[in-house]
Amino acid sequence: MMYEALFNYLEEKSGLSLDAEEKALIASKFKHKHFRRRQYMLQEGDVARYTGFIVKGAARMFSVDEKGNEHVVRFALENWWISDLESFYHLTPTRYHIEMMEDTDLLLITNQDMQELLDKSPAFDLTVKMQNKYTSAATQKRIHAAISMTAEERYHDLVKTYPQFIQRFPQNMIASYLGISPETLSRIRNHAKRR
Amino acid sequence: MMYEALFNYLEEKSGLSLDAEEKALIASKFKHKHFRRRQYMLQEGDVARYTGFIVKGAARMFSVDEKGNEHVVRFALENWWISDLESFYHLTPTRYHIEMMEDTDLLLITNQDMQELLDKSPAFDLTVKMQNKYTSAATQKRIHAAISMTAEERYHDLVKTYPQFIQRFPQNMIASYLGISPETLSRIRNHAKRR
DNA sequence: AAATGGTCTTGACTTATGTCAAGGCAATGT
DNA sequence: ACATTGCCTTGACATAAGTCAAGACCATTT
Repeated sequence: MMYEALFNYLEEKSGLSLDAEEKALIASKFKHKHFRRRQYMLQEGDVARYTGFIVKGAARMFSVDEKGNEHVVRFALENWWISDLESFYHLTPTRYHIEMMEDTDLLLITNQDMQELLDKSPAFDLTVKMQNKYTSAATQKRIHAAISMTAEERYHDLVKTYPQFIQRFPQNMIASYLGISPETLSRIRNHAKRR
Repeated sequence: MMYEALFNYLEEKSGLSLDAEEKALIASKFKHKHFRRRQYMLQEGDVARYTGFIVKGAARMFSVDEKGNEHVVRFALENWWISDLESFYHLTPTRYHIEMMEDTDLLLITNQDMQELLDKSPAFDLTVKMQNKYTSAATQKRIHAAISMTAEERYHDLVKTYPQFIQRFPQNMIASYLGISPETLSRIRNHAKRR
C-alpha cells in the first residue's frame, strides 16, 4: 500500500530497519492525497502547510515574474520531497506555485508532525540528515553550473545528471529550469544532433 | 576565548543553553587554527577532512575552469561554516579551493567528531537542523536569482541581502560570485550611481 | 472529423554581456 | 622613494542568448 514506498525510502536512506511500531507512528503523521495532472498543491500567496513525499508522479515548482513569465525552480519525482521550505518553516506566504505534471500520489505532513517525527523516529531523523547532505551538495553544484557554465554546457550536464527529467518534463519547462528560452534550448538540441 | 563565539552561536541558533559539561564536550571536538590572509584551507584535489567555523575573518570558496578562470561559489564570514560538504561527507577529492580573504580564526572539526556531537549534544544537533533550514531557503533563493534575474537585478539583490559582502570582498570576486565579468559589474555600479 | 490548444522549430533581428586592450590609481613590498 | 602588483574603469568590438513572429506537428476535446 501507499506507505510502503515511504518506508522503503526511509530504510534505504537511513540504513536502519523499521519495526511495526515505528511504521505505525510514521504512518499516523502522514496523510495520503491524490492529485490529478495540472492540479496545484501550492499557489503564490498561500502558506505551505505541508511538505509532500511523492509516492508516484511528478511535480514542478515555479515562480511567475512581473511580465508573467514562469521560472521553474525545481522538479520532483518519485521518492522526492516537495514544498517551499521557506514558507513551510516560517509560515510566510510563498512566492511559488507547485503543480503536478502527472497524476500524482503524495503523502503530506505538517511542520509540527515533522518535528515530532524527528524527535521520535531515529530512522526518520537520520534520513532527513542524510537527505540534507545530499541536497546541499546538489544545490551547490547547481549554483556552480548556473554561474560558470554556458547554456549548452548546463543542458548537457542536466542530461547526464537527471536523464529522467528529459523524459518526463516538456522541453519548454526544461528550458525554464536551465534559465534559458525554449528557442535557445531547441537550437542547442539540434546543434548537438548534427555532430 | 576562542570557543565563546561558537558557544554563543550555538545557544542563539538552538535557543538552548549550554552547561559546562556540554561546552567541554563541544570544545574537545574542535581544534583552533589561525590562517593568514591568502592562506588556503583547501585546494582542488584535496579531500576536505574538516569543516570550519569562522570565529573571526572571511573566506571564499571557488573553482578554476579549464581556461583558468575562477568562479566564486560562496563567501563566508564570522559565524558561518565553511567546507566543501560533498568532499567532507563522501571523502572524495574536491573541485574547489577555499582561501582566506583576511587573517582568520577557524574552529575545525572532522566528520566523525561532528557525527558524535550530533548524537551527544542536543544544542549542536538542533543548531545544525535550524541552520539547514535557513541554508536551504537561501540557496533556493540564489538559484532562483541565477536563472530568472538579469545581472543588474542580481547585483542589487546582493547589496540588499548581504551588504557585508560589498564591504569585505573585492569587486572582481563579487562579480565572479554573481556569475558576471568584472567589467560588467563596474558598468552596472556606475549606471546605478548616475540615477 | 473538425477544432482547439499546446509544443517545438526556424528565421530575422535586438540586446545583454563577454572579451580584449589600455590606462589610472592605490596599496604593498623592498 | 621607487617599483611592483592588484584592482577598477572605460572604449571598441564580438558573441551568446533573448524576442518576436510564423508555421508544423500532435494530442485532446467536442
